[in-house]
Amino acid sequence: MWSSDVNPAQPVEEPVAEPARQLPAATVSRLTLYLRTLNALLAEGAESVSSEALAESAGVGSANVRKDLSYLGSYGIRGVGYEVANLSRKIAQALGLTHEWRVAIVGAGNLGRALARYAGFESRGFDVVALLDADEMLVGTEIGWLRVSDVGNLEKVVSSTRANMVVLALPAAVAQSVCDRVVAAGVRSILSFAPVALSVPGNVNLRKVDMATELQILAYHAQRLQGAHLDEDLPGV
Amino acid sequence: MWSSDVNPAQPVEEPVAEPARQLPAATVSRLTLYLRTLNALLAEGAESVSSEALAESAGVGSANVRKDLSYLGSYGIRGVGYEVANLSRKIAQALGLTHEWRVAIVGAGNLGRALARYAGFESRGFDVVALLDADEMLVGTEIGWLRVSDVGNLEKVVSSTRANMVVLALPAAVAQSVCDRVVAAGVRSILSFAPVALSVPGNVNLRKVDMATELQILAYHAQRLQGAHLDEDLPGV
DNA sequence: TGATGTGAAGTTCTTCACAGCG
DNA sequence: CGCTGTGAAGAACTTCACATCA
Repeated sequence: MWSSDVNPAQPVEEPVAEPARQLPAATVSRLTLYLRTLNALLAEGAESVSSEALAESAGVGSANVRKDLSYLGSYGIRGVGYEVANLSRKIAQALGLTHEWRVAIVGAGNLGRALARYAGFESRGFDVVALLDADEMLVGTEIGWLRVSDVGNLEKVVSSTRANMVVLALPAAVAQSVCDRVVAAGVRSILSFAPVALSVPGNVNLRKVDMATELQILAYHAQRLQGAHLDEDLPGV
Repeated sequence: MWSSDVNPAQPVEEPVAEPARQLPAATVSRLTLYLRTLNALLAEGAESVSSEALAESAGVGSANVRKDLSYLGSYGIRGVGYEVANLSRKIAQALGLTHEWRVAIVGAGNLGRALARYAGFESRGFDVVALLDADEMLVGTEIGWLRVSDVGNLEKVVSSTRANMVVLALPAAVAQSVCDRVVAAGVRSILSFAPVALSVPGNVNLRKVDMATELQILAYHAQRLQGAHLDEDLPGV
């Protein structure tokens, strides 16, 4: 998704001297947008693309695109643009997409099922290898091409499928305890859709997506756009 | 959801002199987090809360919380903290949640159905008033407490339900054309889950959520965390 | 006393503007 | 000539540190 990046930074705790250069967070999220455009261009046989065109399709400025791409090295051709196939490869490499990612989805409710069948994962290199739930009625049933596993066997499932990413699609009430078990099972990358703040150790990556939060942010902008004269009586201004 | 802020800012086109004070985008997204915590505290009967506690539950610094809240005015009590009920009300007001939001969901596939039944919308003041799809097999069926409408009647449905927000949960291929019709129908706030860049007029608010993008961002961080020695052979450093 | 509120400093990200090069 | 690559300027956001006040 493309929430606006907007994940508040977690408090930094370990100033570990990472050897590799790190990309600005904002750049990383835009790189995923460029990559999508590049892959579409690749499919239609385009050879090269300008920073202007990439900017257009990502909704940012062209200088921003060039700056982002410059972090990866100088792969453009002056007077021409970027070679689509080459740039696509470089970005995929920078994002770590050459690694094999196996995703386990915990929670086979409406959202979990939607995610399990979401074509966008497969097509972008993420292999959904397991779907788990606590509901005995669901365990053992088939959803898409997966059989639902018992969340009680989480550790075994993670281990046997060698899942290295987990998506949490479950109620707020149980999210933290399941999250703890996922971490204990050795998974260090977690995407949570539970509408609650989760705490994880510093060496675990956690991203959060909350649909209701997105609507609230929309509401804020809508209210401003519409003149803010509809429902309140603020003094001043 | 809470993607990390990650919506790249759209290019500004109209330097309209809005009379009302506007909040920093980063502040708006954190306010939704504070609001969630406040409502939980309210439910358990807490009277007041400190910036430190709010910071803890949102994963940010306490100075950051105080600065954010100061944009809304001075509603804290020095030496004590913030009155939970009062602050909750102020934030809701600032976010425009006192307005009545009626949401139409376009696309009754897996994701659309999950969203239609997502309890988080109702509980946070967003009323799901319609669910539409192009598939004749789905039109007329009941999902949750809604009957699926034909997307061919989009304009009529928007008008009769007075929907003022739309969630797009449909394939990339048809997203832009449906989006155009939604805009033409007068809706100015759109949340899209389609994995494609949409273009809308400047007076329309569009937010995007892409699950695969979130996983890609996780992949980037995971790769760095794990030492980046697994799959590539970059020169230098 | 103790936590808020806030100028000022610091940091990060974006935009500008143009040199550089195919 | 045209578009990339990039230092420098600018804007936005975060953090600090402490005056302020219930």
